[in-house]
Amino acid sequence: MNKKENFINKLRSSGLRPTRQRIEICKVLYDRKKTFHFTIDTLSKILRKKSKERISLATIYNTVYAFKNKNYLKEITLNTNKTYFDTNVTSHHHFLDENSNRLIDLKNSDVGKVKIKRKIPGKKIKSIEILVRISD
Amino acid sequence: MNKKENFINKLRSSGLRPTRQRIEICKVLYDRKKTFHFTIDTLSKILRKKSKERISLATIYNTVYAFKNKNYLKEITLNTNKTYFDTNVTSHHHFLDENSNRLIDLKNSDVGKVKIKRKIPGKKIKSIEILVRISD
DNA sequence: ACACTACTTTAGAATCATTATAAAGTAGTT
DNA sequence: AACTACTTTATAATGATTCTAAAGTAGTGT
Repeated sequence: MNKKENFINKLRSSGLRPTRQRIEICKVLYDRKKTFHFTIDTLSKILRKKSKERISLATIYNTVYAFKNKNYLKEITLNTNKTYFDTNVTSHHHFLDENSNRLIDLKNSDVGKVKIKRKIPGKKIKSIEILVRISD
Repeated sequence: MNKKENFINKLRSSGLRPTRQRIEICKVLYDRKKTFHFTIDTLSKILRKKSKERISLATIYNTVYAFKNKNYLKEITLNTNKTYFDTNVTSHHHFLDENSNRLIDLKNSDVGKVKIKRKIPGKKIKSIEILVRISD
């Protein structure tokens, strides 16, 4: 399979061994058209359904954080008790639907330029993240 | 004391009984000039130092969430494992210093107008929060 | 193919923030 | 002083995440 090869190359090229578990996780995360927002818990449930592999929770944690370190995933900031991740690692903003607690990506073209007028001496801006809360 | 009276009135006016514990917590939170960003843990430590009252963790949690519901505190969104609160309840934005993990308030005048060009049918914008990550 | 080593996976225990419980204490009212 | 609803509290329970250490596996060299 072409896709599987791609995942294997992707993993190898960043120094991660392409194990069965990691490939299964790649399939869930990257074999889709739209950005995927998830928690460890949701990912775990999807894996249990879609994959024959029985992947332990610890491995899912390990893999997700390994992918995050390799910049294949981005951690998202919300005030919930769980940590969210995003397969869209580009700098972008979000809607948060407070009714469903779902995230929706905003393209950069969806947001006008943000001007930060204040400077902190000796500090550089690393990123600017906007969270737009919406509800019915 | 004038300040203590103020706290008592503030509490009573929102239907919260002015207990010793709540008044001590008010002193820590509101008897200061600048905005205060904190976690339950930091608040707990400050109380242990500054107050003779021995206030239980449960009460600190109860009180902080009671204050949040009365809009005396605001919950802040960061990706850390702990929940942060802010005594500045007005709509405003933050710098997050990634070296020290400290928050710095941005006045609205520090940030240019943010334009959200995309609309989600049937949904209204509740708030727009910007987090500007900075580091050395 | 075989052996070797470093990297991985795993089940289960440990940790840590937060929430729930239910008994004892207290504010405000009569 | 008595009463009732609201509070506080110690403690247990929960739930996400991290740790541990033993068993498994990929990649390399022979």
